[in-house]
Amino acid sequence: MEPNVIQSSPIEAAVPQPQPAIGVAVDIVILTVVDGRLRVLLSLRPTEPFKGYWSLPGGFVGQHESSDTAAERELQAKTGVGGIYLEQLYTFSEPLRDPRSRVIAVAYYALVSADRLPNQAGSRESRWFDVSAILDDPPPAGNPAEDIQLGFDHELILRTARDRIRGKLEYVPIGFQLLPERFTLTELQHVYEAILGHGIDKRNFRTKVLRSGLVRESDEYRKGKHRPARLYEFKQRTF
Amino acid sequence: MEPNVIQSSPIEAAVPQPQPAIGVAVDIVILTVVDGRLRVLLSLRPTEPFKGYWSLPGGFVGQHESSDTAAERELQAKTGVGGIYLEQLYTFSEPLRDPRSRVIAVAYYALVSADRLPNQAGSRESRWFDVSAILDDPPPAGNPAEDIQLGFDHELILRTARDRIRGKLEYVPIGFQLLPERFTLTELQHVYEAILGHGIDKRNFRTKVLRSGLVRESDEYRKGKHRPARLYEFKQRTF
DNA sequence: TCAAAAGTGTTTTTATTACACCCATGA
DNA sequence: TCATGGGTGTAATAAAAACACTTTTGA
Repeated sequence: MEPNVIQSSPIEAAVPQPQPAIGVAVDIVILTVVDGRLRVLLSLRPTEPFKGYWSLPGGFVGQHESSDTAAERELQAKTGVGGIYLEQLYTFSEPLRDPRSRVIAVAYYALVSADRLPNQAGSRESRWFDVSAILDDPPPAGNPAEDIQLGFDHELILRTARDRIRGKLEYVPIGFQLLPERFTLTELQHVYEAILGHGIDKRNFRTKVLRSGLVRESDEYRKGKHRPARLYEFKQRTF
Repeated sequence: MEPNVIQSSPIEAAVPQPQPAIGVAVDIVILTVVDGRLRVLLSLRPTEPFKGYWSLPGGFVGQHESSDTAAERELQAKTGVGGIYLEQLYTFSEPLRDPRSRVIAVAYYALVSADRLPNQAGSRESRWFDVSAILDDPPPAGNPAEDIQLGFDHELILRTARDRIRGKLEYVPIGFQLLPERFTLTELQHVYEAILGHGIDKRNFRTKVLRSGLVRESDEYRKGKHRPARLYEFKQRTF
């Protein structure tokens, strides 16, 4: 840690902060599921470098805040809503990742349910993209094969985020953050399928969810064109 | 991320690096298992703050290196050996975590087998400590209850590292890094028990390891006071 | 009445757990 | 010969996977 003397170079010992400045930023992978696909919020870069590329939203960490706080601030600014599930992902620190100057990025991922988003359509400078269309080639069948190139190392960050939530899905109740307070089991299954990138057996999924004890059935139903589906809610909104 | 314009504060847009300096350091949780106990390498702080406290080894990230490289350098310097298993853990960034100045720490953990360590005993300024004695109170029976207080937020970092490898142990072949190239199954079991903090059934453990396919038996035996034990080796030293 | 999504059980297979005795060695 | 750690198998239980048809609704 910073206050330690590097034993083999005692000259540095007396100088606590001899290093040249390194910028510290946060980058946020903001994810949602719409229409059964995992989507990420990207910003259009207005200036060089990577002008015209899409990139992850982010910002610098202030002198008197933690990276968590900086990420929350940025997340609120970009989505317009607060209280979103947010977790640190990984720190990216290759010296040349930003061509202008030395900046390390503490990356976060956020999971937000589509119903909380005011601007689902997106705007000129900020839009939702299909994660699979960016990361998987060839893109899965039926995908709009818009060939997105992300600026900086943001494709790596995005891939790291997807890998992380895929792994986490198997042993912690992620996924509820991507749904409204009440949801049908089919909606929950679609979230799982969107994250995992493959289909799941309906009966096995329902059995497993119901006897996990994480979910409570309500007496409400979602009406649609077809048979109404029972709504459930997550027992513990906090982890 | 750093190059993004914060949409809600366009003034910052034109100034890529307007933030005051934040120091970037690496802290390393160097772990080994000796005598069936998980141990961590700590350095004695020679100066304020936290003078006389034990703390995790670490150092600043240089201007032209990644945090991975900085961590490798520091690890080599502290252990005297190279090629050690090293992985990024988490980034700690509370503004007041270092009382002198603003420094964030990208924490790493390293796993090294005891047989590779030249200075197992330790020295005046650097020693191995029982992790459980630091983190668990009351310490498990038979523990030297030396009440270690770590400087900075290093107890939190150490706890985070132990939690991480406990979780990882269940689904990836960690643990081999903590053993010599050839090892007995009992030695492997002791590593697992040291990390998990509880005993494991011998027969179930051996069955599971053998049919995991991760291990190959050699025709060598370890001789000791009692019946010789067959030596095994890990099939893939790389992941 | 038809299209579309909701809902429901059983069997097979695979992994996990619990559990106790004999073996080989050096002292 | 005895103390010590090495080594082995089976039965019970629990979890995961495969698999197809009936129900309800709105159009």
